[in-house]
Amino acid sequence: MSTAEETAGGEVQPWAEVTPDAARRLLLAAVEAFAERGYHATTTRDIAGRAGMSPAALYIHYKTKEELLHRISRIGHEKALDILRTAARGEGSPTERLADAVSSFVRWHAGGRTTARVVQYELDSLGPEARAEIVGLRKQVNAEVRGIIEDGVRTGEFDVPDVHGTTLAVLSLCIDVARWFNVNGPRTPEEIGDLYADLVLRMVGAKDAGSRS
Amino acid sequence: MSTAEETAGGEVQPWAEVTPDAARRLLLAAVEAFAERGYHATTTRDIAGRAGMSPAALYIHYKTKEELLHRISRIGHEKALDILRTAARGEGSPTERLADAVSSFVRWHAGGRTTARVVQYELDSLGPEARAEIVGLRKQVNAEVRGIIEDGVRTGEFDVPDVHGTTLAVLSLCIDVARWFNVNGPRTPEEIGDLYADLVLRMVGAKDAGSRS
DNA sequence: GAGGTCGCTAAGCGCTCGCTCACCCTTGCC
DNA sequence: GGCAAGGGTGAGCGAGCGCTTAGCGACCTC
Repeated sequence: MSTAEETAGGEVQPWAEVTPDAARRLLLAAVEAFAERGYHATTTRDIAGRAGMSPAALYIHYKTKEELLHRISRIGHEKALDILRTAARGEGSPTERLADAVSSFVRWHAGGRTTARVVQYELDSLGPEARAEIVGLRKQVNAEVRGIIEDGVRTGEFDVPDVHGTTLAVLSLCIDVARWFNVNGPRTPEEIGDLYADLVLRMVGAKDAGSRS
Repeated sequence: MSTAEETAGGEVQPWAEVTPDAARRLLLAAVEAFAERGYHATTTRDIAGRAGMSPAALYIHYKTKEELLHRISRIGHEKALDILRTAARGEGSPTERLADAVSSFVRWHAGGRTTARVVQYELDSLGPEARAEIVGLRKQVNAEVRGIIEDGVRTGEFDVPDVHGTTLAVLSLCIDVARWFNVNGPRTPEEIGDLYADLVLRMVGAKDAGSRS
């Protein structure tokens, strides 16, 4: 279940759960295409071509093009939520848990940029019922981060006048990494994760911000 | 030139420079449609319909659908750059200028969310030469923010180990407001602007962060 | 080796897309 | 009034879209 494979590049591949091999190849091709061009600019012929199949093969494994996006979005959000939960429910202080959560969340958005892009920016391309499901997952993501911040405020480690707004800002900062991160750029996902963990600790007024490098 | 009109809602309307009246109406309709559905999911029939014209009228004023996006993107980026420049070249301390820059930049992204969404998220829908032009404008935006941060580091007001990375994070934080801001939500653009200015001052280690409410 | 099933393909249907073209109505100038 | 110019329309072209269907070959079962 939680045994996700990792490549040398560090990109997590949680697609092992997509079971017929052809269905997984199609889904991977769709992730690439959606991330490059966007959902609406991607054709079913393009997806099938990338997977080395004819256009009709897509409809054996998926009912519509939108079902592909829905599957990608749900699996991606579940993975993101899993990452945050692991960090949020760890054993350290709120400061340590927030730094963990931010750095791992950012690593996922940077390292798995293609997946994260689709997951975070194609929500509006889903139909109403599929979008409602994904919005529910996002609320859980939000609640995990807010929980850590509230813990830190309770213990006195953090100084946060606006918990709700700060939660929003922290998540927004992490998510937007998927928009600008460049694999061929000067920074690794790990470096961005460390930098962002430090910046977020500063945002919440953590007392040892900056001393964790 | 710089006499942009403002509505009661606070949304800046810098489209006065688009001269034939019909051309401006079409451009405004396109901004709305692109922001709602995305560039690729918007049809020329939809744009013309919103402007109260027949589909063919669009091609009297614009050569292609892409030219519409290009015009919107250029005007929007120039406005954003103008806002940042005004704040960056003000008279106060780096702390005051950074707070000004962030709060006004965020107000623009929140208040003019429809425009900002198109400007910030449809870059990849442009062709190569148009995209190159816009990327140049973005570099200037980046340079303005980096300039303020470098000033603060020089005067000792800021404590920033990684100026380049922090600049990226600050801009990213502001830009992503256009993705999640909801006009019917609980916060006004002004409130978000103030909150974000405080958060950014904390990120750069400004000495009076939080004392500016 | 006959028959059923499954994964896949070639061909193409119905539709909508971006865009064009022949033509019209209003306006201003002589 | 004649008439050129320019903003606008209705109809429609060629192309490409998402998706369907008839059929084919490889494989399992008996």
